[in-house]
Amino acid sequence: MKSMVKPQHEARAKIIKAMAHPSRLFIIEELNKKERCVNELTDMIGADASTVSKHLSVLKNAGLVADEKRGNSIFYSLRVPCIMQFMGCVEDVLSANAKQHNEILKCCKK
Amino acid sequence: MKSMVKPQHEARAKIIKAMAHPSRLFIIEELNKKERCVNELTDMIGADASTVSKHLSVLKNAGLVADEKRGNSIFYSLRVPCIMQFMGCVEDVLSANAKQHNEILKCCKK
DNA sequence: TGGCTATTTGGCTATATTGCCAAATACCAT
DNA sequence: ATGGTATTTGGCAATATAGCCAAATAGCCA
Repeated sequence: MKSMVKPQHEARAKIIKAMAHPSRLFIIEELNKKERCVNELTDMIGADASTVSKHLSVLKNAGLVADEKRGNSIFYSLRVPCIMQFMGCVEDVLSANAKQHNEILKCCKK
Repeated sequence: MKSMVKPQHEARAKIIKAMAHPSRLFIIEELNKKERCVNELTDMIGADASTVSKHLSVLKNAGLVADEKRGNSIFYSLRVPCIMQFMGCVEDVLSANAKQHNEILKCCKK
């Protein structure tokens, strides 16, 4: 059968890939609380400002954040709050993994 | 300030990264409908069997799918259906992007 | 204007990911 | 055992990603 992996999947993967980095996840969480400028995020993340700027550009490119110039700074905000609901599901996966891991340990001790 | 990007973000990013590929998204969607063996998925995706096997191993490693040997085949199933709810949010992002793109076009025509 | 801060861009290296092929492994049926 | 199907593993080349530095850009304020 020909490939059933469609452009739709490519488009979705791009969005999800933009989220798939620890610093970018942090940024998303932070922007969910309130808008922030690059400077603030750089401080919090503890990486080079250029690195953080590039992360933000990835997120912006995916359409996940919006930016607005105000005074001397550029403020970023989360464009799609529904993303945060997903984190609960990710946590479910993590705890299910931890549970399974524990059971494997328990099993070996016997 | 020291980095506020924590192990928690790393762990989450790993899960999300596992989803961040067109073929793997397709697999997730497909397994949400019903369990499938590698063979079937390979046919549908149209890539080398080894490639599909590796994608499945990425998903399994992240704890997103489970596998069960039965007869000659290995059947994979989706372990975390809540993932699918997230796709709606991703679609929202895509349509918001499309809308914005259209408005930019409209603006330039004036 | 000149200096200062905030942000982005270009360039580079290191590392990770992807996907194919060939080979190994597992398992069923004859 | 032998052959056949299903799946995984190892190896390799191509490509993509991450993060730093240095330099460019933009805007504020004195």
